[in-house]
Parts: sequence; C-alpha cells; structure tokens
Amino acid sequence: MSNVIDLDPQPDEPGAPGAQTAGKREQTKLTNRRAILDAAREAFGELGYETVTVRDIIRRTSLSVGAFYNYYRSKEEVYEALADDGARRFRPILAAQYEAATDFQSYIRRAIAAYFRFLVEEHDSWQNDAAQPHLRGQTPEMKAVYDQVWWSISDTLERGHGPKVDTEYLAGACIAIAREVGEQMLTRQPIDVDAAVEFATQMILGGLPALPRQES
Amino acid sequence: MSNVIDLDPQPDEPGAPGAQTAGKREQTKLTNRRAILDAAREAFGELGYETVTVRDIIRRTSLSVGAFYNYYRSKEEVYEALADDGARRFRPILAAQYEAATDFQSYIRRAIAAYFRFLVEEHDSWQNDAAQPHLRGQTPEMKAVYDQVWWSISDTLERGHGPKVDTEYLAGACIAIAREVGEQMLTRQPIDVDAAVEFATQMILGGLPALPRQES
Amino acid sequence: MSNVIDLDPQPDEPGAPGAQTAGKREQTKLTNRRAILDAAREAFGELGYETVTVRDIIRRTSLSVGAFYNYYRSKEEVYEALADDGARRFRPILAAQYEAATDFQSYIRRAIAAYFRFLVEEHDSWQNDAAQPHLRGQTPEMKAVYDQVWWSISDTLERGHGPKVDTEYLAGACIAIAREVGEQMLTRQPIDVDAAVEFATQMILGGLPALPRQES
Amino acid sequence: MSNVIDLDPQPDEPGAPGAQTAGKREQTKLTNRRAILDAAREAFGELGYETVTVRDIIRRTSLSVGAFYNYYRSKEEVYEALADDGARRFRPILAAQYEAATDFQSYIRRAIAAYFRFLVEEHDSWQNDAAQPHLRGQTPEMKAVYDQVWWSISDTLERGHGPKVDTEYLAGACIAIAREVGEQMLTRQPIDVDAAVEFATQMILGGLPALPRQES
DNA sequence: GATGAATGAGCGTTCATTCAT
DNA sequence: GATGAATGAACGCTCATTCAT
Repeated sequence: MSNVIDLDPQPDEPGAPGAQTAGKREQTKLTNRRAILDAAREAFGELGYETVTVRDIIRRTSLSVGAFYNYYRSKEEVYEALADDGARRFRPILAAQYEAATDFQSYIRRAIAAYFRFLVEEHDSWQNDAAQPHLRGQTPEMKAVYDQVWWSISDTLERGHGPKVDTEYLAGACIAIAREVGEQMLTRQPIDVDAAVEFATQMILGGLPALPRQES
Repeated sequence: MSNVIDLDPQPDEPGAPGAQTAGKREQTKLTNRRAILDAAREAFGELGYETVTVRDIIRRTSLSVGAFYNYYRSKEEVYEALADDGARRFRPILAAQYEAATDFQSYIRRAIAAYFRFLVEEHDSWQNDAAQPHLRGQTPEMKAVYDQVWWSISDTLERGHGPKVDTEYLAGACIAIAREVGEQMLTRQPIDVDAAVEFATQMILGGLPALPRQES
Repeated sequence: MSNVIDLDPQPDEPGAPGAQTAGKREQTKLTNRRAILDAAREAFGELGYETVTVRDIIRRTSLSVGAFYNYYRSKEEVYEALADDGARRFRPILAAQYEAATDFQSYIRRAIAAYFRFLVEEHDSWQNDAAQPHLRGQTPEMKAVYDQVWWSISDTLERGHGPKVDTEYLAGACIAIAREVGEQMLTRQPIDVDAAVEFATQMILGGLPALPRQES
Repeated sequence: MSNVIDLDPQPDEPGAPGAQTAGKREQTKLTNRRAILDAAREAFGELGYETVTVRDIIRRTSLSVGAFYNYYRSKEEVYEALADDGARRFRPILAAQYEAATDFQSYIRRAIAAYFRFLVEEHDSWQNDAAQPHLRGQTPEMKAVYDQVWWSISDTLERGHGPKVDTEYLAGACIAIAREVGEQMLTRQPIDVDAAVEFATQMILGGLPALPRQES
C-alpha cells in the first residue's frame, strides 16, 4: 500500500451530484499518481535527492517519462508532495497528543511514542525497500514528520509548558534524540517501539532537572 | 586564515639549508591551494557534495578550471582532503581528553568541551561563511570530526566505562545532542561555549541514571 | 540511400498483422539513425576515429548531441556499427567466391573482383563524400571488409590451396595490392572495375611463380 | 643514438671564423632537441599522433613542458620534424640507387633493398620500442621514407624506364608491397633482409610481364 | 492522457599552449 | 633558456524537461 497520500489535488465535493461513480479515467489517474509516489519514495530513500533521476523513478513504474510530468511538474515537486503528505498525515496525530497531555513530561512521552509508532507504520508500508545497500535511507516523508516534531516540542516549550531552560537547545536536543533513536529503532530486528520510546523519553526527561536554569 | 591544513604535500625538512626562502612560485601555490580549499569548504557547506560542481568551487577563487586539477585530481579528492584534515587535527585533541578523564562522566564533559571549542576555532577561521541560505551547513571537516566524536563515545561505552544501558542508543543520542547543540551554538551572537558545554553535558549525564538498564 | 545497414534493431516480423504501416515515429527514428550513420561514415572517412568528435558527427545532421546517444551508446558503438555492417554484408559474398573457386588462382581473381565490385557499390551509395581534403579516406566499413579479404586470402594459403611460399608475406602483399588498387580505382572517372581486377589479379598471379619457394 | 637528424636548424657555416668551439649552450640545445625527438619518435610509434600528448613526449625526457615549446612550436611541428628527417636522410640513398641502376628491374631491386636496409637501421636505433603492445607502430619517419619510395618508383615509371602499363596502379602496387613486406620483416626474429628483398622484388618483377599493356 | 525521442545546458575532466618566475 | 602552474576551449556523456505523435 502506498500510504494515505491524498492523491487527488482537487477532490470532488463528496456527495456532489453525479460524482459518485469515479469513472475509469479518474481511477487510472489515481493509480498512476500513487505508483509514481511509491516509486519516488523508494528511489529517494535509496539514492537521495540529488542522485535520483526522473528515470530512476519511472523505471519503478510501468509509466513513461512523459507521464511523470503529467502528474508532477518537476522532480522537486514530487519530492515535496511526499514530504507534504507525511506532514499532513502526522499533524493531527501530534495535535491529539497535545490535547491529551497534562504537562510537558506527558507531552514529550506521547509525542515521542506517536512519532515512533508513525515511523514504524510508514516503514511497514514501504516494504519495497528490499535489502539494497541503503545509501541514505531518509525519505522526504520522514524528514517532514521529524520537522513536525521539532515544531511541536519547540512550540510547547515556548508556551511555557516546560521548565525555564534554554528552549532552543532543549528543543533541538529533544528532536535530535528522537530522530536518532527512531532511526536506529527501525534498523533493529524485531522492532521494539516501547523500548525505544522508553529510552528516548527517559533520556530527555531525566536530563531535564539537571539542566542549567535561565533567568526568566 | 584557512585553518591549519598542511598545504604542502612534501614539506621541507625543517632547517634544511637553503629552504628558508620559499620563492614566489611556492607562495602562489600555497595561496592557490588554500584558496581552493576555502572555496571548496564554503561550497560544500552551502550546497552539499552532490550539488557542488567543480565550477562552483573555482568560481569562488580567481583561478581557472584547469588550475583546480593541478591541485586536486578530482572533486572527490578535495572533499576528502577537507575531511581528512578535520579528522587529523581533532584526533589528538580527543585522545588527550580520553587520557585525562577518570570516568565516563568526566570523559563526556571533556569530549564535548573539546568538540565545541574545536568547532568555534574552525568557525572563526572560516569567515567566508557569509549569510547564504545555508542549505545543509556541514563541511566535510565538521562531518569528519563529528564522526570522531561518535567513535570515541561509542568506543568508551563498549569498553564498559559507562553504565549498562543500550550502548548504541546512548552513543547515538550523545552525539546527536552534541551535534545539534554545537551547531546551534555557532549561530548565536556572542558564542557562549561554556553554556553550550554545560547544557549538552547535563542533558546527557542528567539523563543517564534514569535510563532503562539492560541485563548484562 | 545510406546502404543496407539494418537500421531497425528489432525488425517487425514480415507480414505480422498491423505492422504494415510503420507510423511517423518509427519513420523518424529510421531516418535519424540513418542520418547519424551517414554522418558518422563521412566523418570517420574524413577525419579518422580519434579526431572525430561526437559533435563532428551530429553537426552533419540536424540532430542534437542528446539524440546521438539515443541511438548509439558511445562514439565507439557507432564506429563498430559501421564496421560490423560492412563485414556482415561482405562475408557471404566472399564465401560464395570460395565455394565457386576451383583453385587458388581462380579464388584470387574472384575474391578481388568481388571486393572491387563491393567497393564500387558502397562508393555509389555514399555520395556525400563530396570533395573534402580527405585526410585518411577509410571508413570503418571499408576497413572491416578489407580485413575480411585479408583473412580469406591468408586462410586459403594456410590450407595449402596455394604454392609453398612465405604465406604471411604473400597474404600481406595480396591484400596490400588489393587495397591500393581498389582505392585508386575509386578515384578515377569513369570507374573501370574490370581493368582494376585484371591489373591486381595479374600482378598477384604473375608474381607467384617467381616467388622464392620454401622447404615444406 | 637518435639517428642523424640535423638538430641545428641554422647550421653554422663550417669553418666560419670563431665558430669552431660550439660552446656549452649549443651543446645543451643539441642534446635537448635530440632528446625530444627521440622521445617523440617513441611516443608516436607507440601511441599514434592523436593519442600522444605533449606530456607523453616530455615525460620520456628530463625536460619540462615549457622546454618542448622552446624547441618546437607545436605537437605537429615535432611530428613533421621527424618525418622531414627521415625523408632527408633517405633521399640521397635512393638517389644513389637510381644512378647505379641500369634498368627498371635493377632499380626496383636496389630501391627495395635500400628501403629495407634503411628500415632495419632505423629500427635498430630505436630500441626503446621495448615490447609494449604496439598499437600502431609507424613513426612519422617511416611514413616519410615510404612516401619517398613511392615518388621514386612512380617517377621512374613515368620517365619510361618501365613497361607500358598503368603507371599509377603499378607504382601503388609496388610500394604497397614494399611497405607491407617491410613492416612484416621487422616483426620477425631474426630479421632477414635478403629474404624480404627477394620476396618483394620477385613479387613485383614476376608480376610485371603478365600485366595488361596499355596503348602508349 | 500517454509516449518516448529530442533538446541542450551542464557536468567532470583533459590537454595544447602560454607566460610569470 | 628552463620551468611548471595557469588557462580555457573542447571532449564524451547525462539528464531534467519539452513536445510531436
């Protein structure tokens, strides 16, 4: 499965008259768009943005070079589509954690847990990775989600939900940890999300009291 | 000044008779080699290895394409010259910290401090950074030094100088923090090394006791 | 016409249903492939393999550099396509002479005649030669055919169909004569194949009895 | 030894007052010029004109690139110097054969013999050939000498010293044989000049009577 | 829409030649 | 003169993008 990327940029208003039956054309378009995205994710994950050629992408589909440009205006655009999608899907998840959290500690734990679970889900749905000698191993989607985590933590700290410490350093450190541990977690067999969450959370929260305080 | 990269591949034996006066040619060569390295550092820092073209590098000098190849055999070679140099200069510094340290705690503090001081020194000598829209901001030199820190921490943990925790996660987290805080530190005005060291050290050492233990 | 080079790498099965009308795209491809081959033949003939650049070739067509590489993977490949083709077309002709010949004398005469006739046919279909200051004047095709003649004569001698003389010298001399007389023949107006065949054959066969014998 | 190339383009008039002692400068110049020519001969013989770089030549001397251009204005010029020299040295030898010959037959034999002996002498003085996988194996000098033979035979035929046959074909065939047999001769061990002369001469002279006559 | 050939700027690299030392 | 670094046009080749079919 290719994840839940919204493949139709201008979605029909649901319930609009005559729109119930999508039509074969629309089906094909959806299928192709998805195929390109899947191929692109795989290619970017394996080779990195610079190294990937448009032909690397379409070679993993049954489409032609020309078709690629029917769906995306450039190599960059498909990269961003992937990234946007990761962010769009993860944002509500993260927001829910914020709502459910009672204090900074619980927010961190929840955010990390949500992030790691998301990572694993994505990972599962990108099985095509195969066992290539993964050169870089970071899809645009993962990068975008990681950026979301950054903003959430940083924002939470700014709004005073956390201790009076150097907010930027702390946010940076938190997400550096989350990123690093998260990425390592995915390489292990079997994947143990709970252990990773525990490790990252304790690393962050345990360090907190010791941190140098700042005058408010 | 362009750092302490040994610009002269076959250095004169110090004190060799008649070697005192370098001659204008030798001067020019040194200057050009340095100019290329500086330009390459800047270019790699801004654009990343793949994106940088040889012409990107020489455009930042007053030299011609051909001259580049008089000094380095390929784009790769100049990249590695930069990286090797960073590593070569930092290695002894790190080793000294290891010798001076009495336990894991003191080693971490010393290693971090050494790393941050090194970063600052390098930074000072790379004024040309300017304020470009830094796309990645990691020169080969910094990457190499960062790798050194990784190996030192990871190695120290392996040898049992640290607590019985998930060594790989911990090493990863340590250097993720060091990298992140170090990089942020450099963007601030004025640069406060002590504060950064304090922050990173406390974050790591404070988090340590809380970390989930592993059965030995 | 650009000779009989098989321009279509995967020819339609003759009579395959629906394959009668080639379509404009296929036509263009054939035309371009031929244009490149013609241009390459001309360029190699005038300038020699080393001197010819890919741009020399495409300059003689209305195509772009990129198009060249759509048809041939390298300068070398187009050279070999030309050579292979000459050889492929001439081989059966030569083989037929071998079959028809009763002794060495008749074989020589037939082989020379076949070679000269082939030269003339090719020459006719390469009108584009124009009158440039022909620097070398040997296309890959002619070279390949000439090599064929060499092998045929040399092989015939080895198999004992000829007199007991220094086989290597004789084969070398025969084809040197064939090459030289053949090339001169093409420069004359009108081209007189019979006279050239007569000359070359008599030169070789007349010289034969006088040749120093070797102990068998 | 580097052959007898006249290394001094503007030779002192012998006996000119004050010119007896050449001076050290002149000596060095002569030595260098010779070194370049020797190196160039070797390089051209091994690699062919196109493939040879100026650095290929000077690498075989103890000189610098710059020095090369003090002696020859271009790569082409040194090539021609080599060729001119071969011609200049061979011309008188050939002329002597002409004087000594009584008829076409004897002239052919003498010319061939002179040519082959010359080839062997040159060959001996270019020992540096070593055993590289000789890619082309034709120095400019040999090419030039071969051209001399061409002109001499062709000229002799024109002046009516030979039979009334197609002069151009015959001259072409003669020298094609001479070239081919001569070149093969050099590759054999031991080199048997007499046998080669005998072969080439008989091939030519034996073939002569059989040749189609032309109306004068 | 889908196709895939055509385009041409751009890449890393080489090399004949120049020229400051 | 001798030197060898500097120059820059040119090379073989790639690839994002366009466009006729």
